[in-house]
Amino acid sequence: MTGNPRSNDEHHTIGFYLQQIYNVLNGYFGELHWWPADTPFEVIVGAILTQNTAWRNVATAIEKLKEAEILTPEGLSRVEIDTLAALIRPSGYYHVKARRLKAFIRYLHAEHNGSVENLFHGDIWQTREKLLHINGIGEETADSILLYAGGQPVFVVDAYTRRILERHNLIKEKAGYGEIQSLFMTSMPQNAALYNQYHALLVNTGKMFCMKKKFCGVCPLSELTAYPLP
DNA sequence: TGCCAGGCCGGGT
DNA sequence: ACCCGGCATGGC
Repeated sequence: MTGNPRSNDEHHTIGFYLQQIYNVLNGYFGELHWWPADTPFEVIVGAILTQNTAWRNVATAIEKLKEAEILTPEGLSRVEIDTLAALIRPSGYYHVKARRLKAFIRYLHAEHNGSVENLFHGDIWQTREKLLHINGIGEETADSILLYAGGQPVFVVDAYTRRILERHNLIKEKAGYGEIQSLFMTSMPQNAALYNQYHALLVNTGKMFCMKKKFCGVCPLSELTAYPLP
């Protein structure tokens, strides 16, 4: 069910449920301090490397880049693409991801003088559009960059977000990215710290309790499953 | 041992 | 405007 999970005597908005989910998860997990990275640039690299990939593998790949001392815009600019691919091999899809990293680096140097900070100077949504034009950066990656590297109030929607909302009957199966993002951004304060924590909470919940085949009974959200059905 | 992980692209309908 | 195959490693 989309928009309004109503019943005759309850008139909660979707925002009410999103807020309630946040409260429960925040109480359960506490402050998560995302994104796990030392610098904004590292966030961006991680965002590209983690596409459809377990974070553990990404962490290994990032370690390799650090050991090679090329985890900087200059370093990734300098390195041969085949060398780069070999280094990030543990993160999977390493040929495409090496290309994607290079594409971002080219953009960064061409448009922002190689400075990550310059990336976030202009209008957020204009920056988002530009990021989306880079090959290998889609909506989730762009938003992760804006939120976690740039501290911009943009909500990140990922597979876990979709799955959790779907299982709680808050969205329909085919809801689009922007549709889901709007639910959060129109019904909750547009606050970067809040979006940061909320997305982190959803990912943690997904990893632990909401796998594809596992509907876990001990999920902290279980107490909320009695949503009014359409 | 298959199935899955913090997607995205390009080609086809 | 969707739909799908391809891309790949490592953990359970």
